[in-house]
Amino acid sequence: MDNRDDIIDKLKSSGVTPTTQRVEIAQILFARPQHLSAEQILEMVNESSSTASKATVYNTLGLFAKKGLVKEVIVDPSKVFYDSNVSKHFHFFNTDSGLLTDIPVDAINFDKLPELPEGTESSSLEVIVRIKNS
Amino acid sequence: MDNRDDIIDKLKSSGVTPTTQRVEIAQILFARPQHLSAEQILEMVNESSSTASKATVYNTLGLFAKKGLVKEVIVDPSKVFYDSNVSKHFHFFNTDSGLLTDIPVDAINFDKLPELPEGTESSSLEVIVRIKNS
DNA sequence: TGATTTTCTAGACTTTGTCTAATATTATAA
DNA sequence: TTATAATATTAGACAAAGTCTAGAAAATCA
Repeated sequence: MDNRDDIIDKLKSSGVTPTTQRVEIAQILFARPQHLSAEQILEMVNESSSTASKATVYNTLGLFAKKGLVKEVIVDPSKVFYDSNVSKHFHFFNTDSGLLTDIPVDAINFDKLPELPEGTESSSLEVIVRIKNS
Repeated sequence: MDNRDDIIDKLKSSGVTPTTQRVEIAQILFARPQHLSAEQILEMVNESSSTASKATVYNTLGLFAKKGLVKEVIVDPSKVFYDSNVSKHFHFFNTDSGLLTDIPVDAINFDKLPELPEGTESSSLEVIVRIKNS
């Protein structure tokens, strides 16, 4: 998934018009499974050939999240991470290093889950194992 | 846990000097199990008899968290919640209403958990079920 | 093409949270 | 007690993430 045309197709098939800025941001994100903050992406875009404004980066990440192209990961009170791996998995968050890493879906198994409150439906089930260096 | 002397004892036995501001903040938090943001607490303190500055509220909440008197809950990218229930439990987070509610510990059961990365130890295991109104 | 809609932009603004340096309070020890 | 040292509190400046606005640029389409 580092081919420009593949990325354009991916955006199109999610109903996202592949503008210069969006394709650039997508190329950064989808180069590999990773966790990046908006500010990191802004910086990376502006080191590349094309550039994008802060507003565009934030808008684009919000749009990608809404379209299911990336997942927002909220573990650090100071910033949200955008995860280019949208398949089901969980996270370790190292509070010493600030590093976020994946836990594969099959490393955790639930044999009991709660009933949802009346009138609600689930949108995601997150497990965060906070770790620190020992 | 709404008796002033009980709260003073609770602070003392956690190694926290019970100053006027800390006792006031503790009284607000420990009145019942609840999830409050720093700004909410700041507001509530300043409606009470004693007052506290923003810096003191933030410092105090940080201190309480470090001493295990409250738990920080990071689910909303815009603010951290302070949970006065420190016994083990999990959370529903309604993204429509912003409401955070408890999932009792026995409503979830794991029959498999991941190994921790080399050189780390676990500091907490969080489960967040994000829900929306259906 | 011209008209309409969508996207992008700089920069002002908001909000949560942190920092600083001075003051006030508390604790300690003679 | 009183002097001293250590802790806590404060107002307000500051920082950083993220939002908003209004105009410019691109894309879409009749």
